[in-house]
Amino acid sequence: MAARSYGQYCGITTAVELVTERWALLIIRDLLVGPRRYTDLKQGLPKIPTNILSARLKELQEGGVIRRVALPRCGLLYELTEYGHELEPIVLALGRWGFRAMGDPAADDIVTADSLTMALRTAFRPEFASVPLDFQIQVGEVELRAQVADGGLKIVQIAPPAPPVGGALPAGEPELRFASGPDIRHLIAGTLTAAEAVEQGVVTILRGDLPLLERFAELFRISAA
Amino acid sequence: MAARSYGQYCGITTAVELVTERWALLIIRDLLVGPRRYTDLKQGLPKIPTNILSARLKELQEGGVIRRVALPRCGLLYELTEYGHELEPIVLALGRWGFRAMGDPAADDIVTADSLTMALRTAFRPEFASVPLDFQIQVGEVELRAQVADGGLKIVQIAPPAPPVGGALPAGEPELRFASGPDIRHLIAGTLTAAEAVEQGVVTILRGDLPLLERFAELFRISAA
DNA sequence: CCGGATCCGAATCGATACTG
DNA sequence: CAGTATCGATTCGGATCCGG
Repeated sequence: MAARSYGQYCGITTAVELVTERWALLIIRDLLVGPRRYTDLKQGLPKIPTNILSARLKELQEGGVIRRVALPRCGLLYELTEYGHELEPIVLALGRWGFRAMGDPAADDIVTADSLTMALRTAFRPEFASVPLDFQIQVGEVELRAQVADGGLKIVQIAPPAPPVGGALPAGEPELRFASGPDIRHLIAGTLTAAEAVEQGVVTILRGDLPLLERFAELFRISAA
Repeated sequence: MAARSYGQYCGITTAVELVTERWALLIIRDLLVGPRRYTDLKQGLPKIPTNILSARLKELQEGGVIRRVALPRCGLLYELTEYGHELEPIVLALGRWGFRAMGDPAADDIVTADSLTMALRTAFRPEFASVPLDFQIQVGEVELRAQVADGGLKIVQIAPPAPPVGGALPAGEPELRFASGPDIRHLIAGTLTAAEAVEQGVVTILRGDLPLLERFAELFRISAA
């Protein structure tokens, strides 16, 4: 451990030591959505070796970034400490930055409920959220219900069901429901209009109409620079 | 490479793949101060193996984060692309976050000119920069001249001399000049007042007076949460 | 001195199997 | 559900070497 130290006394170095080991930031990404069990994390990160997950959880606890809590009769939960939670703006900014470097997905790339949840959060522009919007998005197996109101964004995972204390599903039906593939990033990047996205089959509207999808596209955007 | 992919189609994952491999963010930290030669980077990161430095520079170039430019007769320079430069607020935020997890320095931890420069940038609070301040700080072998004016901060490395096109040294003398060790972080954290720092020998004023050091302590602070 | 490339042992990571 | 154990594949670290 000490042999692998960067050997510099500096805040950036300290942060790098705490959170940039392999897989660590992706674990944090998922925990930013909510507390998760060991098995949830493993499912959300299918390619992480179980011993590495175990090691990272231990290190992040020692670093004061996450904490392990025993739920009465529901098993163990990992959750961010307050200090760990303060990484949220940084992780979101990293997501916005990385979004612009995303190429086409590799053959076996997946989209998980947590990654899509965080992707929506990175793309969300509160300054356009004066008009509320209640929608449901479906990407592959993943299905999320999201509500924009009062400049805020609330997301609930419908499928796969959020563990184990997911927020309550809002009553009523969403005004807009649509399905999409990974190409939705072109809509978010603004290189495709809502109309074009529907025309080209990138997005399929299941409920609601085009103007509602246009509102979505305005609310969630990551433009270059 | 593909065998080591995280397998997720997500902006955060893309960013993580681009910049969180070992040493990458520290290279970026130093390049945020200014363009650097291979040898400069190696000196600023004494513990990086040369093959790793070489590999990271190659990967960061392929990722569009940095670029290699040939200077007329001065050798090669590595510099951030515009895209890479957009990591600045993220790296600064990481530095602020990591600052609060810094313990005491390990025996062989060092402070480099670039790391101290970035540390000052992370701690700088523009909202307190209405009154200008021109000072010189010395930590170990490192000596920086910094000028606060118009809500901005300019830093020039005096020792070791900045390569190869360091900004010109400002004319005249700084109003404040002081030396310190790593314990200066207590002054920046606000757990030590300027007076206490001088009393306890954490800071030695070489020129100027206590009120000027108090202004420094107000300008450069990272407080919890 | 600058800008790396090469080689090799040590540590980490990845995949699978196994356990309380 | 929540991990540990094992073992081959990769990467990292340290040192050396090399062409300009």
